[in-house]
Amino acid sequence: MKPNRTLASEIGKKKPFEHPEAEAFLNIMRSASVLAGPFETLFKEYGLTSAMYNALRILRGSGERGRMCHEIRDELVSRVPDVTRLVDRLEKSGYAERVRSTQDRRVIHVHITRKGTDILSKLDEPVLRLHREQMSHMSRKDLAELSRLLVLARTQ
Amino acid sequence: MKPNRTLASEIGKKKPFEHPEAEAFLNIMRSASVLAGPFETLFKEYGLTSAMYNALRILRGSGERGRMCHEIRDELVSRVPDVTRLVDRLEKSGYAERVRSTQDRRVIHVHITRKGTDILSKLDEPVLRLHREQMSHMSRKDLAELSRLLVLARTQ
DNA sequence: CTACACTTATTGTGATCACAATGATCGTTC
DNA sequence: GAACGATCATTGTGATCACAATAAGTGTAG
Repeated sequence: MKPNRTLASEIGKKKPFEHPEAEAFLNIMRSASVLAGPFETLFKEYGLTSAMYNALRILRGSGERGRMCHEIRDELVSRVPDVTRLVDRLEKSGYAERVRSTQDRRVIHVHITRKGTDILSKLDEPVLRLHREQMSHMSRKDLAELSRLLVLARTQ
Repeated sequence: MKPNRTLASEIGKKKPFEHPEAEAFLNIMRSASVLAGPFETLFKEYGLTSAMYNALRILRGSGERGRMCHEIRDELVSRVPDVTRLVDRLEKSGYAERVRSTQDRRVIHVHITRKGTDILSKLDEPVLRLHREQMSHMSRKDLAELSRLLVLARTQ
């Protein structure tokens, strides 16, 4: 995966794309893969996966009460079908805790621990730096337009 | 993961994004996840994963001579570190074959079989239909602009 | 021709994913 | 209040991923 000028040259495609829908789709996948890589490397240095990091971000934004498992599933940026074991890993690492609800004994409230907020704090600066590095060549206007089109693309 | 109006409301974010770079990044990840799902479901009906499908597309575009393993790795839209076992699965399913090169006995030429081109042919129409369904509400101009910005975003 | 660096692919391994099946609890209906 | 369907979470399992270690072959320098 060498970064190149166009998707066509990048992945060695001979002919130009016939279908703009397919081209946009593949560009989304390609950019996601290319841009996610450095973050995975960064998280790994801290013993985290992207999914764990994202879950912790959700938990940090949920205060004392925490979040139910299915809320975490719904709010995760990338689909994760197995939230139970994602929370298992967070708990095992000491970054989160489960608390059985007293109102409804089916639900589990997951909340972040001190250790969890600590590691997130350590990551805040390098994460923001990496975001800015990756997008440093894009204007504010381009970034806003890109976000607008991406929201449009996934919204029926 | 309910499709919603904005990323903020979708993932339950309270405050607006502070950093347009981070917002664009998360929108890319979110759209990739949302849009890839239906394709994975489609491929699964045919016993394929997305990676297998993409590899087959590469092989179909490579003619008789096929592709070396590391070429497949470089050309795959999403990063796959373990091409060997991806090819294993294709070979086991009868969609591809390995041929040891006679010039350089280190390299393996992987080429698609008749069975492989057959299953790709069967998928061509539903894949194109799904692409069009997903993007039917986007104008040609928006699609072109989206692709342009995505290429820009991942290119340093 | 031998040693060495380099390239290419494979293998071993533990972690993670994906999905179906199960268990536990709640709310509602009769 | 017993039965049923719905909702949450967990568990079981095989497939896949990710990464490091290894094997096999090539090219080159001495």
